[in-house]
Amino acid sequence: MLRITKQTDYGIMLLTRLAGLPEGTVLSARDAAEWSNLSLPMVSKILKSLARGGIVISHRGVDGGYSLAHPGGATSVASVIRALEGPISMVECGAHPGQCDHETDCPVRVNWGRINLVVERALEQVPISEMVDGHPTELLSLVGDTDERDSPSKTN
Amino acid sequence: MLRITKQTDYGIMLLTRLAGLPEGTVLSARDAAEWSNLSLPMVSKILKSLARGGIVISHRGVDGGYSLAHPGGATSVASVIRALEGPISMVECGAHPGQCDHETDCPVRVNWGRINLVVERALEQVPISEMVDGHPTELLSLVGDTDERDSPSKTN
DNA sequence: TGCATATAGTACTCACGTAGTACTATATCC
DNA sequence: GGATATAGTACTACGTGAGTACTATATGCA
Repeated sequence: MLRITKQTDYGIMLLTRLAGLPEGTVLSARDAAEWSNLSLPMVSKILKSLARGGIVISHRGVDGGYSLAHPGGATSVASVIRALEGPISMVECGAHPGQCDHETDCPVRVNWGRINLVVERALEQVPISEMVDGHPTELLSLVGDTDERDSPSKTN
Repeated sequence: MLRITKQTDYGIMLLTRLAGLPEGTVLSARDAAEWSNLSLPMVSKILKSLARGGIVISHRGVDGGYSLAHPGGATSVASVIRALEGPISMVECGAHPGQCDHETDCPVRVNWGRINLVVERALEQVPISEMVDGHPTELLSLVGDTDERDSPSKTN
């Protein structure tokens, strides 16, 4: 639980592909689909959303396709999630206030906002270019200096 | 998006209630429902799951109900999410490996694991007792010392 | 100008998971 | 043994994500 959607997952995968190509390369949805083993409609849908979100630039017509709007890995995981899923919020009232009946007397709203901020900030600090495995990532610094062996999954 | 379920949201609300009562207090599902303006079956369902997860202790029979298993605010938000939703993982393959067709050739798996660790750790550091609004929370330290005015929702 | 290529936009179906309810069994106290 | 309260399970309804299909539009080239 607490999942991102598959579309976002795919989107980040596709963006790492674009980030791995020479700067300014235009990749067609068709080629992207072939590379990723996803269907063309699916890839097309995702890239369209990313274009609308300003993450990639679309090039129509012959030899068209998509290229990164911010080459050099300036795109964060957070902005991709926002482009494909909307505002990042762990609780409904964070993204769409007024939907919940208990909003006025809810004792935990403010602190959810704070937790949300922590999560968002973490996602903000991870550029697409560092998402690809094997990359000399600095992601480890985010995790902190404590060892990774103890907390991952606990006693579930 | 990137939401916790309503059950988890309710669950945390109910736990803050329990944490606010004198230590060792037994609260019946009926009273909890009345306090929270939620239906009895709903509250009952949530508290049952929390009991199974070891977050609260159930007391059957007359004057029964639920009490905190770890008074003093030792229960983290992360453990509540785990009790009500299962393993915390932002991607499917983190919680249930083998489900995704692209798992073997997925270039971003490892780093999702790292991001996930950051999120989980953040949630781990927030005790239930600090979730209630107005509490002299130390949650702010989690957010960091930078101002909160710039990043919350960006350009969405 | 017309054709081929490729994205833009929209609408649609299907499946799954969450939300919420209902009912029966069991444990505890008096 | 009856009243109270949780345990467990099963069920329905609904929303949303996943994936597909179809039409419109923009671009490049002969």
